[in-house]
Amino acid sequence: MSLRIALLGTLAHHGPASGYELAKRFDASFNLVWQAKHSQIYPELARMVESGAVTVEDGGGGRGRKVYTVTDAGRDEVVQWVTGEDPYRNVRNVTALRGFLVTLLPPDEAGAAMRAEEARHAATLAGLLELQEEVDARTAPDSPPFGAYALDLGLRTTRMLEQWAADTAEDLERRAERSPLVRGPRAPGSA
Amino acid sequence: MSLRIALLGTLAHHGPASGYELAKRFDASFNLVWQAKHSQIYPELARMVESGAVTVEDGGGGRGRKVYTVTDAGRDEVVQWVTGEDPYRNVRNVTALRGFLVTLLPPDEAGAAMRAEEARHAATLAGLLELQEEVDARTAPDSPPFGAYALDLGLRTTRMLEQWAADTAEDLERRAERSPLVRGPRAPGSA
DNA sequence: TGCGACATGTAATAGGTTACATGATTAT
DNA sequence: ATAATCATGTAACCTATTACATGTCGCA
Repeated sequence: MSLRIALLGTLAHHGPASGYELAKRFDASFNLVWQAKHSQIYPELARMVESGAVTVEDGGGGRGRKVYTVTDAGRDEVVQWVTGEDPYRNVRNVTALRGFLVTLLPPDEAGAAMRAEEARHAATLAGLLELQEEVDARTAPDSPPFGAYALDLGLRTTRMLEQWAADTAEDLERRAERSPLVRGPRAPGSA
Repeated sequence: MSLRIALLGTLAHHGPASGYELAKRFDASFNLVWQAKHSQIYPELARMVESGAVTVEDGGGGRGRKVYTVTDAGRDEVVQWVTGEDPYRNVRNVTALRGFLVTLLPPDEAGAAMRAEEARHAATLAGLLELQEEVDARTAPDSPPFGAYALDLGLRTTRMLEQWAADTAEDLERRAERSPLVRGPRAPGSA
C-alpha cells in the first residue's frame, strides 16, 4: 500500500512524471526512503489510474511516453496517510540481527565484525554528507524543506548506527582482553 | 535468506526448540529485530532439515511436537553470515516517507503530524525501557550479552527517532508562525 | 463439554526482485 | 551502423501476511 503513497507523494512534490522518471527517482535521491523497480511501478500506476488517484496523458516521444498527474483524490489519499495513525510494524533489521548474532562468535572475532560494521556506516555517512552538500549547493536558502527532513533523518540514523557499532566493538574488545571466559557488564548505553 | 539465519541464530542461542516456540519468540523478545509468522517458519524449518542445517526429533506431546537442533553446518552458516560483507540494501522507511511527505501539508498541520509521530516514538521508548528492566531483573549480572546489543540498538534508534520528530516539529512550527496564512495542501510542483 | 493453550500444517494473496522482451530516439 | 538512453511492459520466482484447516491436552 505504501508504494502507492510514495508514488503519489513524489508526483505531488515534483509534478507530473512518467513511470520511467519515477523509477529513476527511486534509484537516486528517493533511494534513502523507498525503493522500487520499474516492474513494480508500471502496474501500480495502471492500478492508480483505474482507481482515479492519477490521470494519464500521452507524452509523445520514445515508444509512447505516458505522463501521470495526481488528482485531488490522490492528493487527499496522501494527506490522509500522513495525518493518520500508523498501521506499520514490519521490522526487518539486518543491523540488529547482526548485533544479536555477533555474540555467537568468540569475542575477538566479534569485535572485528563490529569494527567492519562501523566502517560500513562511516562510508555511508560520507556519501550522505556529500549528497547534502550537493543538495545545499543547488537549493535556494529560503526554499521549502522538500526532502530535507528525510535527509536529516538519514544522517542521524547513520551517525547513530556508526556510534552503536563503535561502542559495541569496544565492549566486545574489552571482554576479549579481560579473559577467554565471558564476563562483565551488559551492553553500553543501557540506562 | 535472512529468515533462515535468524532461525538458526535463535536455535544456536537458546538451544533446540519447536516451530511453535520459535514463532512465539518472534512474537515477543525477538520482535525488535525480526518478525515471522508460523506459516513462514514451518516450511523454512523443513527446508533447513533438507539442507542439513538442522535436525528434527519427535518431541512427543500435543499433536506431534517436533524439536529442531542446529547442526555444525548450520552454526557455520550463521558465523559466515555475521562475518561476511553486507549484501543488504532494502530500505522501506515509513518514518522517512512520512518526513518526506509531511511538507505537502500546510505548516501547522505538518507540525501537528510530527508531534503525533514524536508521541508514538515516546510510547515505544517507554515499552522498550520496561522490557529492558524486565530482562535485567531475570538476568544474572555475569551472563553474556545475548540480545543486549540488539536491545541497546533498539533504544538508541527510538530515542533518535523521537528527537528527530521533535526537532522537525519545531522547525515546522517556526515556519507556521512566520507565515500564519495557511497555504493550500497542494504543493504546486515545487517551482 | 467446551474453552484456551499447545502444535502443525496448507492455500490464497500481496509485495517485491530478476529476467525476459520490445521498440524509438539520439549521439558517436 | 551501433551503442546508449529513453520508454514500457510481462513472466517467473521468492518472500511475507492472512485466512483456512486439523488435532491434542488440561482445566474449569
